Amino acid sequence: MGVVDCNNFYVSCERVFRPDLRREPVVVLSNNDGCIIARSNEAKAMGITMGQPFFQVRHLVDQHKLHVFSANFALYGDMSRRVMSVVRSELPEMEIYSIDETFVRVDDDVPRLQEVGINLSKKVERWTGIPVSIGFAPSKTLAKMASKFAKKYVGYKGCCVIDNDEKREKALSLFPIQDVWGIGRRYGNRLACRGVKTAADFVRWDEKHVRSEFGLPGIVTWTELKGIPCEYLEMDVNRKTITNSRSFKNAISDLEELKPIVADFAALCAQQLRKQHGAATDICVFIRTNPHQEEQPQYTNSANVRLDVPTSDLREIIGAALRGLECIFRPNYAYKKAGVTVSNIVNGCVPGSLFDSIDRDKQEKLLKSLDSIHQKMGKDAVKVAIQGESKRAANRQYTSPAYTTNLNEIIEVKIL
DNA sequence: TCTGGGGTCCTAGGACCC
DNA sequence: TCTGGGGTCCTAGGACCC
Repeated sequence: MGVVDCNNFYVSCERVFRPDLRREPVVVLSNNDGCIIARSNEAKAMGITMGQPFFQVRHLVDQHKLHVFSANFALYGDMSRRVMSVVRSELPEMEIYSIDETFVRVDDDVPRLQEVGINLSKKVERWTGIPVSIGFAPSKTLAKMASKFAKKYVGYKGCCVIDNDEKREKALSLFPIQDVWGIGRRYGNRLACRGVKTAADFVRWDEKHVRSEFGLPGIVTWTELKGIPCEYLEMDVNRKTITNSRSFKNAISDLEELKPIVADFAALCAQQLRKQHGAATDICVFIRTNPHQEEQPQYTNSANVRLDVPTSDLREIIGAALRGLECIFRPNYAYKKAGVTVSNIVNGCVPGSLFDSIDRDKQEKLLKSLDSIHQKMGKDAVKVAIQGESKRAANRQYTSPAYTTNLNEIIEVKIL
């Protein structure tokens, strides 16, 4: 088992087109430039933490030449596809885990595994400009651990292999328990209270003890750390829920203003559903005020609308979301965030209903033509009327160009 | 002034059934 | 006084991940 993990991914994507920033402190911000979602090593060294509100570090921009980018997900998604395709060219058995990370299956008996990893790491960087760390080990949890060693120590040249008990035990004893994949802040604190400092300390517990304290998730992590892979960690490419939500730059109190926004979220959910050939029965809409403004009146609520027949029709999903919105909307609150989740997704063949009043064949033809229009002309080419002009400008003060996905913003090279 | 977004799974408890 | 037993399904909340 192996894992290929992009280093400081969003920052690395920005640096590909800004090589002048290679040794500079750089951060990438979330939606509305709210908080920090990626940091270069130099920014980490300055004490900037993951998820930290940007306003707390804004002074560093002038004082310490901190470079800032608004999130540019079109760029990161495209760079991710490039990285994954280079990995696939060498190790085709992949399980993509996130935008910046993929597991790879390799045979245990491949000779010179570290060389394989080092060469792959070089190839990815040469072809895409993105530095990666690679780990090989008997289980996913140990492979993740190995990749962190590869990231931390340059001597590994981008790939660390844990392939025998001696190496495994040494790695466990050097690895802080709270950094183990599967151990979050809560579990980490609870373990710390019980004197567990390293992964090695945890592995010494007996199974019953682990089970009673941390349940099945604890057993899985504990077993994987011993070098025994758990099938439990397999994942499905098809999403079981799809969410689209956003915080607003300025709060909204007017129902009529919320409607087109919620309709847009619902339409996006429908598009993503159709991409994975799925259909959902449950459409959940939520709205909430700003929980950070404690002096303001607070309200948060959600409504789940269940349809009789699973659908991927944006008209039905928008309709359901708007009905839900009408139910939970209360006047005189300043709403800061809203979203739509579709769930109870079935993929492939959709079961019908005896009392269905909709001609599903005809509907499917219409939706197929909509799909192809969206594919050719972009996702805003055709809309349901209620979506209207819901484009609310987000706060994105530090956006980089869409270097790789928009011809008008392609990088220009001057040859002197 | 300014605090992201999108996922997964497990568990306990309630509703309901025979 | 004594108040079944066993099973399934669903949901909300809590943990984790990136």
